[in-house]
Amino acid sequence: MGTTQLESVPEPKYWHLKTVISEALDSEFQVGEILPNERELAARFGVARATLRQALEQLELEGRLQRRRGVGTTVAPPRVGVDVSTAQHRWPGAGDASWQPLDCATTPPPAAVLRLLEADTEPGADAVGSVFAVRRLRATHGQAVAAEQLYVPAASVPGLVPADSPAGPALAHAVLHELQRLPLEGQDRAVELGSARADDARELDRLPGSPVLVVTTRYLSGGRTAAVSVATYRADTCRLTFGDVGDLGIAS
Amino acid sequence: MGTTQLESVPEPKYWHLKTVISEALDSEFQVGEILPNERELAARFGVARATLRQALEQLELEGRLQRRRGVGTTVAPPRVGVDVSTAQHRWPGAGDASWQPLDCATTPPPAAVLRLLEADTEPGADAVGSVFAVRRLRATHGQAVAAEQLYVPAASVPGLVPADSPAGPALAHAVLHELQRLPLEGQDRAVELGSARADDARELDRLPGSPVLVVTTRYLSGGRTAAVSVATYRADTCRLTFGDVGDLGIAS
DNA sequence: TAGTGGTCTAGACCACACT
DNA sequence: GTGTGGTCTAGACCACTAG
Repeated sequence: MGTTQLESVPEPKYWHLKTVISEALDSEFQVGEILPNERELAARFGVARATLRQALEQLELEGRLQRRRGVGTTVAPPRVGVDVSTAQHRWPGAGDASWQPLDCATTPPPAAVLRLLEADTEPGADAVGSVFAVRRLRATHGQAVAAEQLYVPAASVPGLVPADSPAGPALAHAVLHELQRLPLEGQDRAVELGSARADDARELDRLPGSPVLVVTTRYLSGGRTAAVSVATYRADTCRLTFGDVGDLGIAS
Repeated sequence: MGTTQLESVPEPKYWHLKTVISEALDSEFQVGEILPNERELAARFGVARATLRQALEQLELEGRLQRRRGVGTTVAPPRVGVDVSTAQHRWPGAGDASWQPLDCATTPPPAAVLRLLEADTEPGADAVGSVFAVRRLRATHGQAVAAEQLYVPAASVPGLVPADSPAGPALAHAVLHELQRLPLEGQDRAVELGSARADDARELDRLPGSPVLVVTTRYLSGGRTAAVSVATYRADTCRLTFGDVGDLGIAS
């Protein structure tokens, strides 16, 4: 990486800096290679450390860099494609080895989830009081890429009585198993940008507040929302794929 | 006497600040309302302006706030759902009024796009030299939500000769029209986080570098990639939806 | 022209990962 | 202990919008 001083330009320094570093990454660095530390980079470019950090932050947002406290800044590998298509019409936990159930508790659902669960119930129907909240982790190539909270109303798993079910991994498996008994009629998926909650951040090995892609899924059965999944994917390392090409038998 | 580990891990100030402001937004503010300016908010909370800004940045990332230079910080409306499902199997420009063609030029494709265009060609086939680059804008409720660059190799629109086609809006329409003649066999879609390029930012009324959701689509015809679309959605205001519920005739 | 958010500086200290 | 990135401060000036 060169040591050229920044020319005076109308565009912000951090923006120009980002471009310069980005080009250096392409031409002079290998994946996994460690960059000079922030204080040295700032001095080399003749800017304050905060300005240099603004450029690094953007490059990390774009998946070009990875920064770890106490270690350093490294060149990130290309993002991994993670399939999140709804083509297969399967319940969560049905034959997808990348998902690992961790735990389950019974809890009142958050307001946003409650809205999805009750959106299609008739007025006067029983309110959704408490739900099974299954916690799952998704890993690919040994790396955790997503943490999920799956909300299942008791009505969707009539074989399980909340009061009789001690929270824990065993309950998580039981809930997923019971779900398979319902006919799955459709799914509804949305993706948006969010920032990692403290618990998700811990399981994804990120700092709280890191940018994440939040995938919300409604599972439909019997004309109702039988379950709601809120999955949090690492935005720095993941590319979410929705290929439907496989349906048509065309090799990719 | 060992040093007993006191569990009080100091939460970063900006994180706590974010929580406090977030709760205030829920209880004390209406959508569209203007917050006190940053200098006053910082003074009110007893922190430096930079720290206050770190909290506001996260809230803007989550779509809770909207900040405009020279104007102020306002409470953002809920994100709008934008359908990006591939269920309809249609070419771009076929009967979707939300997309508006703007312009078209002939240009060599960027390296990343070239890789997608040539991934499935046989060795020895003609290289993709130059492509039609159609620029489109997507708007909902009068608001621009996405800017797209659609790359169409000349081989996909044999009715058009690059050398004879003056760049401009008319060419954009012509390319989209010619595309319809090909049989569409499938689509391949991916979503990832990015930051807005300068030109996208201008059309989306954002600052360069703003977080965006990048949707990359491959259109397949004749076993080949007939076109590649790179669409940049505003991450602050958009929620991308992939509903396949409509396929099954279930009302949402 | 006045007021806003955006950029930038030059420091300081802290939490964490290595050795 | 040493070195890294993460947080925080108290200023300054700039770019933009609106009255």
